[in-house]
Amino acid sequence: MKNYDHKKIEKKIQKEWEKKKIYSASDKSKKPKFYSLIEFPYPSGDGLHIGHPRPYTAMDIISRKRRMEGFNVLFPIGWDAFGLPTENYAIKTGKKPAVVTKKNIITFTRQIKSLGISFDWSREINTTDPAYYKWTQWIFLQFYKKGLAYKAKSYINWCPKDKIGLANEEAIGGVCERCGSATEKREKEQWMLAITKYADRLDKDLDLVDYPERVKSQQRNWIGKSEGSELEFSFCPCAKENLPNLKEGIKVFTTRADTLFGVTYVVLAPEHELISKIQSRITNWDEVEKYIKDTKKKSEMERMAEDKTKTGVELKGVKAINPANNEEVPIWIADYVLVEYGTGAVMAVPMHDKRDRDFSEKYNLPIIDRPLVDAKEITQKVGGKIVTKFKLRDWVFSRQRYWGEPIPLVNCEKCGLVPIGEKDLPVKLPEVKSYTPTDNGESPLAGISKWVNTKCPKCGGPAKRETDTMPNWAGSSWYYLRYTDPKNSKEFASKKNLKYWTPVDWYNGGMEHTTLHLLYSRFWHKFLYDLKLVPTSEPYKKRTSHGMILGEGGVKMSKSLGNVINPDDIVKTYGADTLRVYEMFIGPFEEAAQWSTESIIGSRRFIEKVWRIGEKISKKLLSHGSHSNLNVVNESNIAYAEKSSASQSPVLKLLHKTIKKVSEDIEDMRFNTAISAMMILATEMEKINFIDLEDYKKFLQILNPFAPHIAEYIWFELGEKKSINLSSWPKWDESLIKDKEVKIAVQINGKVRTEITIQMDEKEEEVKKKAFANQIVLKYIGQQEPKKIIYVKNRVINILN
RNA sequence: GCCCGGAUGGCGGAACUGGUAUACGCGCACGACUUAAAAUCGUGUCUCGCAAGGGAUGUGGGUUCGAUUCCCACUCCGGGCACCA
Repeated sequence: MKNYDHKKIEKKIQKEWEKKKIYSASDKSKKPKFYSLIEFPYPSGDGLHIGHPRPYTAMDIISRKRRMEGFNVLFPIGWDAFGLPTENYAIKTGKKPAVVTKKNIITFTRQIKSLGISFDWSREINTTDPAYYKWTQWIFLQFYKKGLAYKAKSYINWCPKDKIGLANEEAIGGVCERCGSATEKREKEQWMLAITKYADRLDKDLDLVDYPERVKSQQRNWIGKSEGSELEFSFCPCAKENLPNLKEGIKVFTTRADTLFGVTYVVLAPEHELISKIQSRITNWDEVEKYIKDTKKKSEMERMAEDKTKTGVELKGVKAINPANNEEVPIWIADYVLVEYGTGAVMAVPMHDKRDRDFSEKYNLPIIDRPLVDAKEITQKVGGKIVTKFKLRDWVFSRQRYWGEPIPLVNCEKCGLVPIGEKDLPVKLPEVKSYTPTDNGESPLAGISKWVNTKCPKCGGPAKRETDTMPNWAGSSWYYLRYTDPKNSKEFASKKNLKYWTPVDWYNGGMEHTTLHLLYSRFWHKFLYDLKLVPTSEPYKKRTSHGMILGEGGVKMSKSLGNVINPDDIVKTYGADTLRVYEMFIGPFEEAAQWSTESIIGSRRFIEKVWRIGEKISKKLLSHGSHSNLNVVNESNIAYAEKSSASQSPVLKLLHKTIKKVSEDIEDMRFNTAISAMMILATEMEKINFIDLEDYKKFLQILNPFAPHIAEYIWFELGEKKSINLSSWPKWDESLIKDKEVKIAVQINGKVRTEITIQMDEKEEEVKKKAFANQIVLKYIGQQEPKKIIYVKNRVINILN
């Protein structure tokens, strides 16, 4: 073995893996299966971010360990390639998004491969590949057929300057991502997915899965389940005059029906549909109409900014009747009541609700303190009902964009909306000249009349295609299913493969996807489950989350700050193994970590230390054999090395402790402490003169998931013929780990004064005797009889006097 | 405002179900090897004190023989949601 040259070694080992295809998952195997998953990347033009290797390496460590533990492991990779940055790049440069994507994928592939992640590349998928998005479209049509995909007028973010509809994620904080001007809400017809139909199950079934508490609570918050009462406040006779058709009253939703006697007024959202029905009875209509108009005109930013002062207008000439006591209360409209939530109307109880109190104080409305009653009883008594409401809204599923999956339906003059037949899928994205959305906010696809004008699949008459595309969350909502059978052209995946591989056993991803991708894909999965197309009700058995990698000083890495680290440079200078070890050692996996180029050297030194020990051992093997070429160290040499270690190795105990610690720490994703333990072991191994070959090999085996190139390379150098990844994960011997003696602290009145050595599990009396024989103890206690002695087995003895 | 995290040396961070705080790594200092340098190895490195000893885990209380760990109040930092009735 020559000097450690990471470039040569890593290249060589990666070639070897590729040649032998050792990371290919088998669809039929007698081994138990293990499906580990990372969130597939968006292949951006910037190339791989230094943050990517963190979750990839983590799941790679788990996948490699599982293989060595005898599992048939599926650890796939693909590309979530539809998306805005590519489209914006196309708008700017005129380059075809498909071409740009292809180029980016080539870069990403090279970069990820250079890290030595054990992905099964034979199952690579790409959401922008028509063979893939055929099935995204197909699933969408299943939603449509079940009535869960529907068209509705919906408020979208509208940029008045760019004249374009924006997705929520493009209008964060009520500001247009492109030009920075304030956005408005505008009504537009959109495709919607009825995720709210699954709200209750998405909430409840969180009990069935192994997710971190913070993920569960964030999803629960987002779904926003709340139980309460729906009560009806009827209109007074004065409001109904000349309105014989006005039968219904004002329905309100409340979680505090017990406060019904404290109601002093009722508030409708300004957009509430009842308002127009009673328009003729409202005596101050001009004022009311102005308020409604002003509300609509207000930008999102303005509405968000004024969360302090509430505004509203009373509907004069009409009153509502409190069903509990038949008293008349005024009706107001105010924009602090949201039309989308609950019933769009609330009963105001200023005594018990801070918002109602603020409003009452501003407009001099009475605040009354009526007795509280039982919520259920009063609900029944007034003819209301107990209901459950959710904050979750249906998913706005269309985008007026080019680079997405076309929505596969047509508008027929005769038949209305007609889905494209299964055999005509996929509806492919046509080529366009310009990727800029049109002036009226339509997708660039609307400009290609050749493509838009088509025939109705039902009647053959003239029809127009839908020109909206799907959001980038569509392809990622089911990709983990495709991995089980990525080349299937008849189904999105075969039942057999789905049954064998799903659910995903362990899925790691970012916290930023908790209420988006993670929730969306759970929804899709449940829908497919209801259609009996997938065998489990939840897609992911276990979910974990990694922390971000920040720049030095704890700031986000960004081009503008100039603190972006390119993984290519690190791999080139230090090697993939060092980068992997460094990113795992940097801090607790689930927390954010600060990049420090200065500190990488520690991980590199550790890798070099491992190399030096390997060098020493191979020299020893050589000196007992006649071969000069290390690659042909033969069996007899190894046998000699083993024999000469007949007496117990001085690191045997530490080795077994380390095997245990690393085995357990990997399961808890405590990679930093696992590496720390291996560092201690390596330091000890280097110190001793003779290292047992088998001990060293075990060390290489537990190091392998972290630093697979060097582990594999030395493994072969030591005469092994099969990949270390195909070897069995070492077991630790509990009896070897147990210490015979242990040092315990001696405290006098709770303060540590000295320590004594005792036999492991020694009797309490003996320990006390030893303690009182100690000079320092005598000094403090003298001849006195201590008041109390507390002994914690094998840990501490505390003497009180 | 609400919800979820977090705060430990010069720095990143360890510490099992309450039991010797500061493992491991970076940095720094000194030493060995070397003609020299690099690399490597060794020693030291929370703080005050010559020492005995004292003080330190964001702040202030509490529980306990004993608290980084549990409880209460507060400050600051990060993330999510935000007039959700």
